[in-house]
Formats: sequence, C-alpha cells, structure tokens
Amino acid sequence: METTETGQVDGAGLTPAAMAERTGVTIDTLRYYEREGLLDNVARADSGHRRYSEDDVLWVEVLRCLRETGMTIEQLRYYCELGAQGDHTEPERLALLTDHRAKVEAQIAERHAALRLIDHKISFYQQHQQQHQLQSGGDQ
Amino acid sequence: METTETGQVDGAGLTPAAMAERTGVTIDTLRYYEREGLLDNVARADSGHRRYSEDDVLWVEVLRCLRETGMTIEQLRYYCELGAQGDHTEPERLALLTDHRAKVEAQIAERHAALRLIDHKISFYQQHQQQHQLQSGGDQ
DNA sequence: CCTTGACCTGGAGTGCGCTCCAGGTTGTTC
DNA sequence: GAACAACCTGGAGCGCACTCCAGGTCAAGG
Repeated sequence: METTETGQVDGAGLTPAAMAERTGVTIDTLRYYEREGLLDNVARADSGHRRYSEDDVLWVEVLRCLRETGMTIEQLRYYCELGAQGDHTEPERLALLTDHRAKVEAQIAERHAALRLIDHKISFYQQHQQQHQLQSGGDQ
Repeated sequence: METTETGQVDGAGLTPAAMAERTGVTIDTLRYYEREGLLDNVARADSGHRRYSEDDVLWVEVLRCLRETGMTIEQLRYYCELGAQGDHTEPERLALLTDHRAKVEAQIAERHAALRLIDHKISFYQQHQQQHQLQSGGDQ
C-alpha cells in the first residue's frame, strides 16, 4: 500500500499524524475527542488505523474554534448529541450557538477593556523611562 | 469596634468579605493569591484579620484583568517580583506587558474569526428554519 | 525473518487554578 | 457567658482538559 507525503492513503483519508498536522490538534487530543463523543464515525483502514476525511478536518476546526473560545467539552458533547439526534434538534443547536456567540462577544469586550488597562500601565512605564533618559543626559 | 455595611472598619480597610464583593474575587482566591506572592503586604487588624486597602482593590482588579486574559499565576508572580525589586526592573515589566498586550490582541483576532464561523453556522440553521416554516404553511 | 515506526486500546497521570476542610481564634450580640 | 458569625492557618481535594504509558498489532524495508 502506498502512503503519500500528505498522509493520504489511497485517497481513503488522512492518517492520524497528518490529521494532527492539518488541524493543529495532537493525536492524543483527537482520540480524546473521539472518546468523549465529539468526533463520531471516524473511518478505519483494514488495519484498524484511523483515516480522517476532509469533513473530519472541517469539523475538528469547528471544535477547535469553539474550544478556544471557552466552550467546554461537555457543551460540545451536548451539541454533538443534538446533531446525532436529527434535524428536529436544529432550533436547539441554533440557540446553543447564539448563546455562545454572545459569550464570545463578551470576551471581546472584556479583552478590549484589558487592552485599555494594559495600555494605561504601558504608557506609565514609558513615561518613567523617558524621564530616566532625560536625567541621564539624553543629549548624547 | 464598629463595622459599617461597606466592610470598612474605622477607616482602616476592607474586610475580606467586603473585598470579595468589591473585586468579584472570592475570599479563598484572595488568600491563594497572597500565598502565591501576587498580593503582598496586606494590612492586618489587631485581631490578625486582613484589612484590604483601596490600593489592594486596584491591584486585584489588575490581577483579575490579566488573569482573565490568560496570564498565568507564575507570570503574574514574576511580574510582582519585579515590582518588589525596585524601579530598575521597570523596563522588564514594560516588556512583559507589551508581550501580553500582543497576546490579548491575538485573542481578539481569534475571537473575531470565531464569530465569523459561528455566524456562518447560525445563518445556516436560520435558513433551514425558514424553509421549514414555508413548508408547513407560513401563510397562517 | 527481523527491525522499525506508526498506530491501536484502556487506563493512569499531570498541571493549573482554584476550592474546601478541620481545628482554632476573635469579637459582637443577647 | 454563651452563641454565633467572620476570620485565621496549613494542607488536602477537585474539575477540567488534556497527556502519557504499557503492552500489543500492523505494514513496509532491508
């Protein structure tokens, strides 16, 4: 069997290593997500080794994005369960996302506030530094 | 001795409970920060009970802001140690803050990207919902 | 056939940032 | 002076999200 440099095997999917590289999520974490029900129906080669599809890549990118913005594993699992239950859960999934969206907006606001505070402190230090330079002869 | 509703005792400072309320940081966490060297020289009443000053309030607000934007306890401790070492560490503290500032900017960018992705999924669900309404007779 | 390396599983371990607890002291109130 | 709440200390415990490990399988290369 042939394995290309991109980790694609007979066009059947990405090897775990390739998947990790593509998504920036470690192999261990990918397995962990699968165990936790965040990543279902991952294909397998005859050997039993995982073969990730392009859809898996997209989905893991969604997971990463939601995780990085503070959604917990438990919430993600719930979201996945809803998806598995069929189309009739779409309103609830929409609500979940809308809710999370608000949280991300709040995080952005919080971080803007943090920037203001940090900038305040930074300019304080910068002023001090200038004064030092003046005192020690800034004319050289 | 008299303790006002605001937790101020003879103008000597805030009680732990009042401090917790003011800053939104629990009493346990305040003590934890103190143990970790993030909060030094907290005044004490004769009884041995802590009495937080207004400066403490301001400092804890800085701590909270930096923690919420992902600075670790260890980094904060280092920042505090620099402060304790005197004015000559100001350039390093400035560098630390500048560094953290960049991280916060990156977090904001990351979250804007997350918003785009979330909005994408949200509008997908909204379209589905509309289609459902049309099918089930949206004319009533 | 043997080695090598990527992968498999179930389960244990880790690091962080709190959070809680036991046992004791203080000080106000009735 | 008894009860009660708020506080003290040192240290243990917890929840989360990974991360690592032992012991085994599989497939390619020499």
